Amino acid sequence: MTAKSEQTRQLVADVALRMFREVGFEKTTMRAIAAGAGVSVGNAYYYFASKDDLVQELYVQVQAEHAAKAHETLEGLKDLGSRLKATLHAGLDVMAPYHRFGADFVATAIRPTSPVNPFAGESTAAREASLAIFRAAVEGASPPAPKKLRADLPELLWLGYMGIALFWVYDTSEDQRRTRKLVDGVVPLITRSLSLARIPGVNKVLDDVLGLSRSIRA
Amino acid sequence: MTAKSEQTRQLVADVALRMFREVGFEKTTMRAIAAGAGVSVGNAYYYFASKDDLVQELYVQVQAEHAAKAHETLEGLKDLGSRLKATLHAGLDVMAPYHRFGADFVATAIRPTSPVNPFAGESTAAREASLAIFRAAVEGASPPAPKKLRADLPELLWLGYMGIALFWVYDTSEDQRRTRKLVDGVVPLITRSLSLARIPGVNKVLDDVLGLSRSIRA
DNA sequence: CTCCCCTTTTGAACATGTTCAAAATTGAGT
DNA sequence: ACTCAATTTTGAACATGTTCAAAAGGGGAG
Repeated sequence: MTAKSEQTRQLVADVALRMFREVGFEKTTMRAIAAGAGVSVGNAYYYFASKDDLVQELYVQVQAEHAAKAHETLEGLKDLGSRLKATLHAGLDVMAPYHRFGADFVATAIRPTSPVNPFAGESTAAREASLAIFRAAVEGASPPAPKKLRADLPELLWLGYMGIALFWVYDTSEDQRRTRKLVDGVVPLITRSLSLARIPGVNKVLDDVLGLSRSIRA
Repeated sequence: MTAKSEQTRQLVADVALRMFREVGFEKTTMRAIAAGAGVSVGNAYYYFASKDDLVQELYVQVQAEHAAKAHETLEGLKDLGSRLKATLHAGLDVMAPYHRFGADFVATAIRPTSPVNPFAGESTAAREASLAIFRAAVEGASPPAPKKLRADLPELLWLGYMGIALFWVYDTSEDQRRTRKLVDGVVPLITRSLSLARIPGVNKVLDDVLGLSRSIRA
């Protein structure tokens, strides 16, 4: 009975995500989720192998929202700076309701065994989806990014985004204003640095950075 | 009886750290630690408020070893590159026995509530101790680092070290060779980048980077 | 309708981190 | 040596993530 089954699964997920948002990670016990959804504990486990799996459910949803919002905002934007800024702010917008939950999310995600982990393995679905968002921001830019960098830039930006997300987790300022400021300040620095790549001395170091980055990943 | 008390505490810590090393974080249960030390579970909790506290004990010890080893190795080294390389490799040496435990350590440390967390709050003791190691590497260098950077460089390097440590956690190559390569490749890039700081265009961007970094931390 | 197999659901049981009231031990003062 | 308050130790109890054998439900073949 696919219909009823899918309904139960969705119900459990919805209750879990709402509780994550409203009362945080630790207070959201599997028993509470089950009770809230009107099912037994074992039934919740029939659909989600672990509490971490529910975190992944959240991750996937946040990711999808980020992609959608970024895609939408990027419509009218041409230059790389604006596109990047829009992409990063879109990410922060989507994460905002989960801020109190952020630290636990990071702690969960960072385990190599976590299905959410963006670093582990090579091409996690999670990482690919996130990367695609930055690839879109870079590829649609005009003027385009320096040819030499175009292949690696999305991955580097994505890595930077992970850093920004980490900063965001610890940002206790109201509505995480500091992270917003960080984004606004960092984006112009990135675009300006890119134009420095033409200076011969800088270019040489850049070559070596890219070389190292590629050799390490190999 | 301070002596006996200290002895018990030390015993519990020793057993815990050995088990962390030998069987990993999850398999090292509080019951197993207590049994191994020949005390009751409650007694272990009398000395360590939580399992995380035992992780901190490990962190403090690793930190101290790193500081000692770095200090020792730095004796004969003059130029910043060598000093940095020695400092980073010393860190990897000290962490090596705990590699299998690394991911759990990171997951524990990254929680804002963790006593080990290097980012949370302002001047965690842990962070200060770690920073001091890099300050020593920078301050003793000749030729000295660019004046403009001297104040911020240790903190930036420390941040880079956190990144390297994260890379190390996920490094599945034998004896974490890739991380060693990363260190060896990244250090020359850093020193060469520092010398680029004299180029006017680069210098201007650098000023802005430092300005942003300071305004965000304020 | 009945039987049978597959999916779904249940709830008790287990492992582990943590708490706590009570017991045991200790050391100083007499 | 005795007393007593503080320190140390104990082990049972609790909360929570997770497992699992058994029960319930559902739908197609006969």
